[in-house]
Amino acid sequence: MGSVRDSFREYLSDHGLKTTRQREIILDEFLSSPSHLSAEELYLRLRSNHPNIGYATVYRTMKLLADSGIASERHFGDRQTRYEPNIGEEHHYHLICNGCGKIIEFENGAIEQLLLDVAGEHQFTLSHQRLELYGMCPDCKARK
Amino acid sequence: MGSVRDSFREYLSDHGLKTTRQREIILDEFLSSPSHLSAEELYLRLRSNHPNIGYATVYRTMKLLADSGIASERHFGDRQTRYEPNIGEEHHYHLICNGCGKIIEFENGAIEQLLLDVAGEHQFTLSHQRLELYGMCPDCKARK
DNA sequence: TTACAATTGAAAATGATTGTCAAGTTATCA
DNA sequence: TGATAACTTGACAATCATTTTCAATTGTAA
Repeated sequence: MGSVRDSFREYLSDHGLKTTRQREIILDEFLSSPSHLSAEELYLRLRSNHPNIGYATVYRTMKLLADSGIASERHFGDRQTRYEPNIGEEHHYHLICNGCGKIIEFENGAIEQLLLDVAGEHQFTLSHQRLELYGMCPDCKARK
Repeated sequence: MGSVRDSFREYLSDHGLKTTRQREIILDEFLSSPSHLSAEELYLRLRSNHPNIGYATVYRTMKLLADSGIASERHFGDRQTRYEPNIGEEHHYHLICNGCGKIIEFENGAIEQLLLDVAGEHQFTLSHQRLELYGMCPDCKARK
C-alpha cells in the first residue's frame, strides 16, 4: 500500500534530504484530499489537526512533491498554483466551469495521438502537456 | 487598415470609456511588438519613447485589450501574464521549448473538433481553450 | 550518543498585479 | 465653443501568492 509514501522517502534520501514528521503529514493530507488544491488550501486543512505546521513548510513540501513526481503543478484561471496527484502515466485534461469553478478531468486517446503527431512534425520531444477547456457547465447555464 | 484601432475605439465608447492618447500608444506598441509579451515587457519597450506612461496604465490597458477581445491573456510556465493579439477567430495552440523558451504556434482542425466533441459530451458551452505542449526543440536537443 | 547538515516556523522580503487619490483629460450638450 | 461631469492618469501604496531569511530544532550517518 503506502507505496507513495515509500517512494517519497526514497526520493528524499536519494537527494540527501530528510524524512520529517511534517513532510509525512503533508503528504498524507494531500493524498486524502480532493485534487487541485493549492498550497494555501492544504495549509488551511492541516491547521485544525496540526496548527503547528507552518505556511512555508507546506509550500516547500508541495514543491518537493512536484519535484519527486508525486504531484503535478497546475495553473488554472486564478492566481494560485494547484497540485494534483500523478496517478499512473496517462495524460488527462481539464474542463473548467467559468461559473462555479468545477473541474472535470477527462482523457482522450485520439487527442493525445494528434498531439504527439504535432510534436513529431516539429521534432519536439515532449515533456508534458496542458489542455484546458473553459466554459459554462450545464448547471451554471440553467442557473442563469 | 487601422481596423483594430477602430474596434478598440468602438469598444471603449460602447462601454462609456474614453479613447486616450495613452491607450492608443499602448495598442500600437502591442500590435507592432512580438507576441506573448507581458505587461511589464511592454512597459519597458514604451519607456524609451514615452517615458511618461505609467506602469499601472499599461496593466490597465492590457486588461482592456483582453476584455475587448483584441488580445488574449496567456499563462506559460513563469509567473507573468502574457498577451497575444487575437488574429481572426481560429484557435491556435502552443508548443513551448523547455530549453530556450521558444514558442511555436500551431493550429489543428482535427484537435479542435475533438475538443468540441468533448465539451459537448459534458454539455459545456466553451468560452475558450488552452493547449500547450512542452518539450525540447530540435536545436536544444542538439545543443546537449 | 555525537555532530553536522537539513528543516522548521515566524516573519520579513519579493515579484506581479491591483487599488487609491489628487490632478489632468475627454466627451457631451447646452 | 465652454462648462461640466465622468473617466483617466501617474505615482505610490497595498495586496496576494510565494519565497527567503535566520535562529532554533530535528533527522541521520557514523
